[in-house]
Amino acid sequence: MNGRFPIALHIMTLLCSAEGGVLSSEYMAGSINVNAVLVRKELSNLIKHKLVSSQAGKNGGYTLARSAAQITLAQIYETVKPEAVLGQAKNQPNPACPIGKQINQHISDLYIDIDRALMQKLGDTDLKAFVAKFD
Amino acid sequence: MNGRFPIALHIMTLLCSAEGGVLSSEYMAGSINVNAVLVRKELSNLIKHKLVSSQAGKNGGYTLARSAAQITLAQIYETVKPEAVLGQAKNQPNPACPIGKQINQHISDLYIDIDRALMQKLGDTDLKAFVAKFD
DNA sequence: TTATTTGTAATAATTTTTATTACAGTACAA
DNA sequence: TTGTACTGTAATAAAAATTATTACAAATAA
Repeated sequence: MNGRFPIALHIMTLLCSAEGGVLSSEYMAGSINVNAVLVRKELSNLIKHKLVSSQAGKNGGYTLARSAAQITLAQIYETVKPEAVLGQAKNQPNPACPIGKQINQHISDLYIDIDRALMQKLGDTDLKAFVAKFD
Repeated sequence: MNGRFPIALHIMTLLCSAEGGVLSSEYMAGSINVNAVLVRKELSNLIKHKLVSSQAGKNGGYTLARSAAQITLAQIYETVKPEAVLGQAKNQPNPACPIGKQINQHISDLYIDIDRALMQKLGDTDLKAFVAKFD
């Protein structure tokens, strides 16, 4: 399991708490304590999903693309969401086995269901509310 | 992300569909198409959680430890559940940063919440109902 | 007593994740 | 117009996690 969601959430939290001021990827990498290129990659992805804006050049950096009240944790999770919520084996189940032949379809159906519940839960909290919990 | 949950679910599905008959780890490995030692390890874990019983020796193998109607998908997930539902970065956020200092606690709180919702959802389906979907 | 099976350890191979280096492009400001 | 401080991204290396393989002791049925 990778750390993309916590990192994306950490980034978004920093940007929210900066209250409109720009932050550099180096600064954020320092807070997260992770390589700055990884932060820039994640930022790049967040920009693609229109949650973050950037400005190149001197005094450039990153800001939220819209107000924190309009960004839910579900939207943040969406940017890093894996194919399979509860994990994916890299095996190809035996198609000659009556169970093996069908299991992937049923797991996939289950995952759609789980994902819906998860997104609903994450949709309950917006970034502003999440950050309001910090002292 | 690893494939433990799908593998555990595949195992449980096979045992359920065997209707009380014993299955060997080799047979299950053939259906899942994964190494038999990995299957035995997962079975070992399922036994520890009292969902599966085993019998060593010739004609030995594995069976469900109780009726499939009394086993929920939540109980199966419980046996393989990772520390952090939505992933864990291996970094140690900067304690000198006001956000970094607190983020892990807030992520942890969020995860407890998410986990509760997830377990509730998975608790809705028992193994019998899951397997009933197979043709 | 032989064959088959679980249980587990040790190790190797593979894959995924993260870090590092490098550099082109942008923009500000002196 | 030149230097400086950024973003954006590619290429590669290092580290960590996952899965496969080999080996073998212990159990038990026939």
